[in-house]
Amino acid sequence: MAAMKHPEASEFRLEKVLHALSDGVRLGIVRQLAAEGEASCGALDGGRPKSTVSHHFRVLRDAGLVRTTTFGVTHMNTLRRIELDARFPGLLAAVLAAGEGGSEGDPPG
Amino acid sequence: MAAMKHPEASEFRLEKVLHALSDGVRLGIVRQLAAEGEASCGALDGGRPKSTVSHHFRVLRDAGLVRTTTFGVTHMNTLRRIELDARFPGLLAAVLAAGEGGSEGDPPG
DNA sequence: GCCTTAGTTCCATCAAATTCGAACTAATGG
DNA sequence: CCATTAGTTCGAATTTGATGGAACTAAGGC
Repeated sequence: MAAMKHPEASEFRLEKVLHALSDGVRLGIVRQLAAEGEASCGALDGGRPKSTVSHHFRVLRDAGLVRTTTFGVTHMNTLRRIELDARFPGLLAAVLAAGEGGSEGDPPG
Repeated sequence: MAAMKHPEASEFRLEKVLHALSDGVRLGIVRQLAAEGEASCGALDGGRPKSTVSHHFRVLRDAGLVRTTTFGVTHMNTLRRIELDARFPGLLAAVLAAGEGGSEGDPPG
């Protein structure tokens, strides 16, 4: 099934991971994968053209952030959480926890 | 002393921080600042021209990673660890811990 | 006031990333 | 075999970022 190339955990490079995460589209994909466990490329395209989305997935794969598996005609993506955490402990967790806004110190009551 | 502009912690943007850290030169600066506590721009230039170094410090400042204070003719830089950790808990620690090699599972014996 | 030091700003250049259309490939169904 | 679906690869246009030289600014010292 022409499984695409994924780096081993020992080949992960911090700068590459950080760069992959420094883009809004990709960060959104990663967050959604973290929330949903797995998803196809198409389910995460946000209305963008296929070639653009494919490019972002490639960056994420090359950095070691996601693993893509082929199921028939669909490509399923998952976060490589365990391997990432082994190589860069706490990093992904911190990025995912960082989450949302810029002014969150605003409780309503 | 024309104190240069630093964003408030609430203005920190995750993508900007990750982008700032995704460059080797800047990551080196951040690591050295983490190790030494504080340093002037010149002490961290690594032999690069001043304009280049100044550019990198600006990126780091704009992202909220470092604070630059003017002492006479010298600009002293420190990591904004507390504020960073308040806004993105564990992130900087994870990046600094990530540290070193790519194939560290290589004990000699 | 003039010189030096430390860094910034301006400008141009070159390299790397992002975007997206169009053509291609792989798997499935009739 | 032909059509469809899901995604990749190619190629080009645009944007963003890195680098570094030259001129500038701010603080001190003489």
